[in-house]
Amino acid sequence: MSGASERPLRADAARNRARLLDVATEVFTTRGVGVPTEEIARSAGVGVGTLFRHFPTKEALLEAVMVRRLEDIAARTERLAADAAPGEAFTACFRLVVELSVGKNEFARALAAAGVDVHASLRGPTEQIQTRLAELLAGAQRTGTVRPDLGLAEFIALLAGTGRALEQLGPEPEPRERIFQVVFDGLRPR
Amino acid sequence: MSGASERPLRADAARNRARLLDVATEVFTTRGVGVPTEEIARSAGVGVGTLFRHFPTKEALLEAVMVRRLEDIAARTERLAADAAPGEAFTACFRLVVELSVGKNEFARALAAAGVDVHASLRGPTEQIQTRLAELLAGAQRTGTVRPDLGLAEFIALLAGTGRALEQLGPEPEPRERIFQVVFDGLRPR
Amino acid sequence: MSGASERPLRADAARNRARLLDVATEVFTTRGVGVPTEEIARSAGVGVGTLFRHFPTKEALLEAVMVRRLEDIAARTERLAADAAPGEAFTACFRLVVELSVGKNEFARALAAAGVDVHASLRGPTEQIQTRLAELLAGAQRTGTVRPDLGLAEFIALLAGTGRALEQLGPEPEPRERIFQVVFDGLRPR
Amino acid sequence: MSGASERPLRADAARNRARLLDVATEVFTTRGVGVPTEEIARSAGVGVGTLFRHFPTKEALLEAVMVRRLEDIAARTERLAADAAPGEAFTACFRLVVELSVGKNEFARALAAAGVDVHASLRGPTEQIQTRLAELLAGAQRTGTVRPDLGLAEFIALLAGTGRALEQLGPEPEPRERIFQVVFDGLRPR
DNA sequence: AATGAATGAGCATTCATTCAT
DNA sequence: CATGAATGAATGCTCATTCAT
Repeated sequence: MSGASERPLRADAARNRARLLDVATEVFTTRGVGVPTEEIARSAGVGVGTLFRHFPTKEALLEAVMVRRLEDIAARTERLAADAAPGEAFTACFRLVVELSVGKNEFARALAAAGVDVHASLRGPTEQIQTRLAELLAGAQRTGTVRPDLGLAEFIALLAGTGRALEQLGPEPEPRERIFQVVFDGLRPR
Repeated sequence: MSGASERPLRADAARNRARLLDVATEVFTTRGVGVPTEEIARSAGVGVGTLFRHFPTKEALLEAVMVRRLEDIAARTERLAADAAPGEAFTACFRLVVELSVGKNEFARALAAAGVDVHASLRGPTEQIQTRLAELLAGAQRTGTVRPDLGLAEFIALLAGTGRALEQLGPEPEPRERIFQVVFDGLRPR
Repeated sequence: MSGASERPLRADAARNRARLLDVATEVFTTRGVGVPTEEIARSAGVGVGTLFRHFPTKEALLEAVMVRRLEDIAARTERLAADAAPGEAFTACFRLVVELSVGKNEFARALAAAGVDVHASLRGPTEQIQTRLAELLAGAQRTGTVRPDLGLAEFIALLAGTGRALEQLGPEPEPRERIFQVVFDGLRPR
Repeated sequence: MSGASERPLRADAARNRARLLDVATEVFTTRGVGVPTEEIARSAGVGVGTLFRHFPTKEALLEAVMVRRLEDIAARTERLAADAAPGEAFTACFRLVVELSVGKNEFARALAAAGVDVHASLRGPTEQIQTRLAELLAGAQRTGTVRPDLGLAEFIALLAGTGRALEQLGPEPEPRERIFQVVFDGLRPR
C-alpha cells in the first residue's frame, strides 16, 4: 500500500522525517516553495543536515510532500467511493479532491520545472487517483448524474479549476458552496 | 483613458521598453518569475543596465507586465461590451477574460508577496475591469442569462477557475469548449 | 567587562570569526572600506558565505571591527589609568588612544553614513572610553598638568587631530615625538 | 545662426565647467566621493555626457576639485604673507590653511588610491604652497614665534591634524578657538 | 556641443548542498 | 546519526563610462 521496503528507520528518525514533511507541507502551501531549506529545518526542530539526510534534495522534499498528499487523496477517494452510491460518490469525491488540492498547484509547477522523470514517484499515486476518478466518472455518467460527453481530462481540469476558484474566495462557506453548485449544475446532462 | 503624460521617450528607448515588456511577459508566463533579470535583458537584446533603467526593480517589471495585461483586458472588455447584446456580451467577455488571464496567476502571487502598496498601479485597471464585470453580470442576470444568486466575487472566482482549468488542458479546442459549456450551463438560472 | 553570554561558538567557527575580524581590520585600515567582501573572505581563507554567516552585512563587519577596537582602547585605557599617577596617566593615555586611533576615521565615517541606530553596539564602548577620558582630564586639570579651560569635546577633538597629524608623518619616531611635544606643551596651563 | 564666433559656446562650456566644479566640491566635501557622477551632473544642471566631456574620468573631476582648492589656498596664502608681519603672517596663514583644508582629506585619500602619477597636476600648487609654508615657518622661527626644532613636515602634519580636530567639533567658535590656542601655545619656543 | 540612453563589469547578499565535529 | 558551520555559484542591482541622437 504505502511505501515498499526501506530500512526500518529508527523511531526518532521516523519522527524527524514526519515532522519535516508536516512543516514542509504547511510552509510550501502557505508561503510558497521559495522558503529556504534552513528555515524548514529549524521549524521542524532539526538541523539542515538532518533534512538533507532524509531528502537528498530540496526537490526531493517537494516530491515527498506531493506524494504524501496524493496518497492521502487516493486513500480517501477509495474509501469514499466504497461507502457511497455512485451519484453521491461522484459529488463527494469531487468535493474532497478539490478541497485537498487547494494550494497544490503552486509547487506542482515547481516540480515540473525541474524537468525529466521527476514524476517517477508521483506516477504511482497519480495513476491510482486517475483510475479511481475514471471509474467515478464512468459510474456517474452511467447513472445519468453527469453529462456523457465529458472526458477524463476535462473532469480533471474541472477539479483543478474548481480548486483555483475556491482559492480566490474567502473562507465564508456560502460563496464556496455556490461555486460547487454552478459546477455540479453544469455537469448534469442537458 | 489610459496614461496621460509620461516622458516623450526617445524612439529607441521606447522600443527597448516595449521589447523588455514583451520578453518579460512571455518568459514570466511560460517559465515563471524565477527567470534571472540578466536573461530577460539578453533575450530583449539589451544589457541589464537598460532593463534596470526602465524598471528600477524586478518587481517593478513584474508590475508593469501585469498592468499592461490588465489594461489590455479592460480595453477589450469595454469594446466587447459596447458591441454586443447583454446576453452575448456576458459570454463573450467571459471567454475573453479567461483566455487573456491564463498564466497570470503565477506572478500575481509573486507580486502579492512583495507587500504593501504594490497594488498602487494595479488598482486602477483592476477596478476598471471589476466595474465592467459587475455591469456585465448585472445585465446578464437582468435578462435571465445568469442565475440571480451569483455575486461578483464568485463570478470572478469562476473566471480564475475556468482559466486554471484551461491551463490544465492541451491546445485542442473541443475539450476547452466543453469546459466553457459546463460553466455556462452551470451559470444559467436553475 | 567585555561581552557576557554569546553562543559558545565552535572552535573553528571562533577561529574563522577572529581571522575575519583581523583581516577586515587590516584591510579597512590600509585600503579603505571599499574593498570587496569577497576579497576579505579570501584573505581570511574562508568563503564569502562564511563571512556573511558571521556578519550579516558588510556594515555589520565594519561595526564589529570598530567595536573591537573601541573595546581594546577602553580596556587598555582602564589599565593604564589604574597603574599610573594622574599626571603620568594623562599623557600615557593620550599617547595610547592616539596611536590606537590611527586609521579609525576612515570607516567611522562609512558607518555614520549608514544612518540611524548603527551606533547601538558602539555606544557602550564609546561611552566607556569617554567616561574614562573625562576622568583623566579632570584629574590632570586638578593636578595642574592641563589647562583648566579645556572641555571634554576639545580634548577628544585633539586626540583625533593628533592621530591625523601622525598619519601624515612617516614612521620615524622623532617627528612623531615632536608632534606630541607641541600638543602636550600647548595643553599645559599657561 | 552662428556666423561670427565660437565665443558664446565657450562661455557656455566655461559656465558648465565651473558649475560642475562647484557642485562637485560641495558634494564631495559633504557627502563623500561615493556620490554617483550622474547625480553631480544633474545637480549642476547638465547631462552626464557633458560632465565626462569636461572631465574624462571621475578621478579627473576629483583632481580638478583638489587643484582648484590648492590653487585657492596658494593664492590666499601668498596674499596674506605679503600683507602681514612675519609673526602675524604665520598664525594667519595657519588658520587660513586649516579652515580651507577641512573636508579635503576625504578625497585626497581617494585620489591617492588611484595610484600612479595622479599627482601630476597637483604637484604644482602643492609645491607652491609648501614653499610658501616653508618661508612662513622659517620667518616665524627667525622672529622667535615658533620653536626652532620644528621641521616642515611636522608643520604640515600639524595643519592636517588641526583641521581634523576642527572637523570633530561643532560650529560654535569658542571650542574651535581653544584648539588653535593649544596648538599655537604648543608651537611657541619652549 | 549637449544629452541621456545603453552598456556591462563589479559588488553585496542568498541559499542549496557538503562535511568536519 | 545529528548538527550547523562552510562553501561558492547565482542573482539583483549600481555606476563609471561610451555612444547614438
